[in-house]
Amino acid sequence: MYSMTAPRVRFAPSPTGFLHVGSARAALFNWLFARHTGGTLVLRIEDTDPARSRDDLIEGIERALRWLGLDWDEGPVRQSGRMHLYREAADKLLAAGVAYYCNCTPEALRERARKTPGYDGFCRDRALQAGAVRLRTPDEGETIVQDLIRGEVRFENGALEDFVVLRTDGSPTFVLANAVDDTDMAISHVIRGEDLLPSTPKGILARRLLGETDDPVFAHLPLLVDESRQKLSKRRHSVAVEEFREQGYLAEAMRNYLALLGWAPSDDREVVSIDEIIAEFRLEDVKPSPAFFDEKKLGHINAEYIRALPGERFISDALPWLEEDPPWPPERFDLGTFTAVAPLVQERVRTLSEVPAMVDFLFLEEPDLDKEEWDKMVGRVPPAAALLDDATAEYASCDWSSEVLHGATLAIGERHGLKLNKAQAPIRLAVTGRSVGPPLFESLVVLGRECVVRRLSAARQRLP
RNA sequence: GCCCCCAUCGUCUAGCGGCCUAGGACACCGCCCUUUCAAGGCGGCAGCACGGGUUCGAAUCCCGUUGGGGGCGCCA
Repeated sequence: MYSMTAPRVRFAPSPTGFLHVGSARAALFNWLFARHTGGTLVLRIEDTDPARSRDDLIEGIERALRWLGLDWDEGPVRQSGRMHLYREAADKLLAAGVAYYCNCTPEALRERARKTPGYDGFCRDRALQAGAVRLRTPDEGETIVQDLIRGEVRFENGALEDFVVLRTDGSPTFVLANAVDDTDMAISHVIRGEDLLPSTPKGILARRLLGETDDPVFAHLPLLVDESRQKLSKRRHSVAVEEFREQGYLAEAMRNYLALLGWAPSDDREVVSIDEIIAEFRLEDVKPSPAFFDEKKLGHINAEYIRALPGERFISDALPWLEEDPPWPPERFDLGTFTAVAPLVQERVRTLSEVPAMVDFLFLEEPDLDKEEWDKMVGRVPPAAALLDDATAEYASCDWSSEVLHGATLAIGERHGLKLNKAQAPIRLAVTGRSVGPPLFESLVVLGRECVVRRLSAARQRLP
């Protein structure tokens, strides 16, 4: 299927300051294809717009790619450093008579395009000597895009407008810079979002008019859409890869989930190692239809990855969420205490950002009482006061182990005709402030007798 | 308005002419397990958009309709 020479692909983001999940998916698929075929991945920064060629904007993208574990073999190559190449290309097109100058003002263009979008060819035969440079698209024939995912896609040349390749300020537009670089860098496969499919014939035309005889093979990936089936946009959604990292998603989970959008491993597996994905990945298997970016499913996969983490790594991965802006006085945090309950927390969170709320009672002076749950519990468990009194008494002197606490609490419940699930409710609320959390008796052991008894007494004061 | 793409459960998908009474996963709903919550186990709900062909046979191939989406910038 593929040519004998190793494929060369590129991921070519424009620097917006952060990596969009849609872009990350395109980067991932380029990377998977390159790693699967033994090809080369080039990172190219499309910063032809001077305002976008800032170093800090590029760093954010590189950081996000590295976090996802996506590396590249060449680059980053910045288009802002290759402007002369695009200029030369435009001159060549001009000299060959397949491009012309246009001095229509943006206002005039906008006015005329209101009725019929696209350029009307106003300057086509005016033989101007300055202005923006437009490529003269053929009036006849068709341009065929060979797409691994969609097959042959045909475009009537007559329907293609004369598009700008060089702006009045001499800078190139996307199509020209793309065509020049893909040719120059010998890119064999162009893997990118489906939203770029309509501009593809323009790029093909440009590179052919520039003298290139072979077209690259294309693979237009299905769009990532939201719940209303619209293209994912940074306007309406949190779509920066960086944000998902901050929310406590693991890079491995994110990468795995992204690979599942438009592609699937063999059999019925979903959580698959990156090596297996690389081994099985084929562009021909990518589905052509749009995919909904489902955070619920991402969360599920993330939880699976968290649970599969070695204990020490869960602790070290969770640390940033415990140390930066914690809900308790920082000096009260104790790594040993957290380590003791970590395994219990690890199997209960979907994201690392959920960790603090699950262990806050260990580091707060007083538990952060969920008033609503407390009120509900008081109404639901009539002998709440008695249960707390009994627990206070028992816990004050019994052996301090989860087994003993378990047994003691069970006995207290029986005394009041309650199952353990009911009997433990007031105690959990009193000590942790919440109705849900890690297993109670293990938590009590870690908290210590003195603190537990004090909290039980304090809670008892709230009841008649 | 013009061009292009897409179409299997609510969602992500398996399926590439007979193995489909359409499989898995997320979500949802029960039950079990159980010290809460998770996790886990068992079960349930739910889909081939529609109409024509082709074929002995169509979720799978072709055409059309409908629906959805993308694009039509001196943005990328």
